[in-house]
Amino acid sequence: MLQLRDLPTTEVLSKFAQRYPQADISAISTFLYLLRVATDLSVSLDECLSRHGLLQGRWWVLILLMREDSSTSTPSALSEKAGVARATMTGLLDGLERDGLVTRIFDPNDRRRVSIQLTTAGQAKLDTVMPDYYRRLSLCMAGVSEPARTQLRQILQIINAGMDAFTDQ
Amino acid sequence: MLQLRDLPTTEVLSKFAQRYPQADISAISTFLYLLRVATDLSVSLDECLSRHGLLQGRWWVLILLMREDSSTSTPSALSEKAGVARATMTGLLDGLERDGLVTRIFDPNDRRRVSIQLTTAGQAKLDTVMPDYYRRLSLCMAGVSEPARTQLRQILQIINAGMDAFTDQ
DNA sequence: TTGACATAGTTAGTCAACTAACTATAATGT
DNA sequence: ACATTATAGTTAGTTGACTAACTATGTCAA
Repeated sequence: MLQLRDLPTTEVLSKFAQRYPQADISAISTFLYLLRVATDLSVSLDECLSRHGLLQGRWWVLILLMREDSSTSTPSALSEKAGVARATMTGLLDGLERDGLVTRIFDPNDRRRVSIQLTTAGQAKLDTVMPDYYRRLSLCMAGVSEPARTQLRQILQIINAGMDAFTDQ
Repeated sequence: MLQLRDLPTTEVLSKFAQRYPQADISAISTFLYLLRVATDLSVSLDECLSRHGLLQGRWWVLILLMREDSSTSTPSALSEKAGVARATMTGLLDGLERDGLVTRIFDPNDRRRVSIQLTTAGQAKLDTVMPDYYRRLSLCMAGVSEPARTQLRQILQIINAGMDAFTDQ
């Protein structure tokens, strides 16, 4: 993942703004900083998960399964919820099944379908990963007060709503 | 890129918090929402850039070159500033050189070094991409007031400072 | 009731990132 | 002065995403 180590200074942005008058300097620096902190967070999270033999994709699948009352779902439902292509999910599940964290159960009623079930080992893996993850996440966010968290979510919602500006036309 | 389409509801988080008492629900939902908005932004940005035949990696290299007074840099400096491995930079530069957007110039003084120079075509490419990018970015951020932008940056700084919680020990 | 379409999952091939190892060159310390 | 170490860039091979195409199965309407 690209990591934007060298964000533009205000001077650099001013220089660019001379050539490109559309530039809104505070918008740009806020936007880039948001991208940067988030990718750094994502890399740190992966680093934390990899100590448990997981990465975000595989970890997320386990969590999605645990959310279900039956600890069971299907590859296509999982791929939609995780936001990856169905083919990608096949690969993630191959890995998780190889490690014994999930099992494929073939559906006798609809022979196209496969049930994916969290195994005891999979649940046990979550029971070691999640406390570690939650503890670290609390520490990371400890400096952000409750009102600041609410405000952050509100601002992110506004940005989220404006996002189609990048894809319109 | 994993896209977290299905963020946990408060109910799901409460259920998880019963099993894992370390869970700080507001911290988790704020953190996940931050990750989600940022990855969605990154995907949208790529979509915008790909209309111009670029993706974030290649685009970022062109910008880094334009920042230099000489429109020139070296592969290793670029790889550090872009936060990618040197080997990755070789690939990005191969693509950009193939498209005529940069040229490699071999340094006669230090024969290990190569200068990477933005070509006229590369500058022209930026001159079409950047106005489009800046215009869309302004629109995307238009709903966020100046004080809110400042506050967002401040909150992100706090999160950024707490990030080693994920990697400590 | 069967032909057309839809759905589920996998396979094959591509892409852009990575690490490790390599070549070539330069700098340094004994 | 020359052996060692450091630096610059590339190559080779791996990984985990992607799309497109395929197989198998199910659904539905004429």
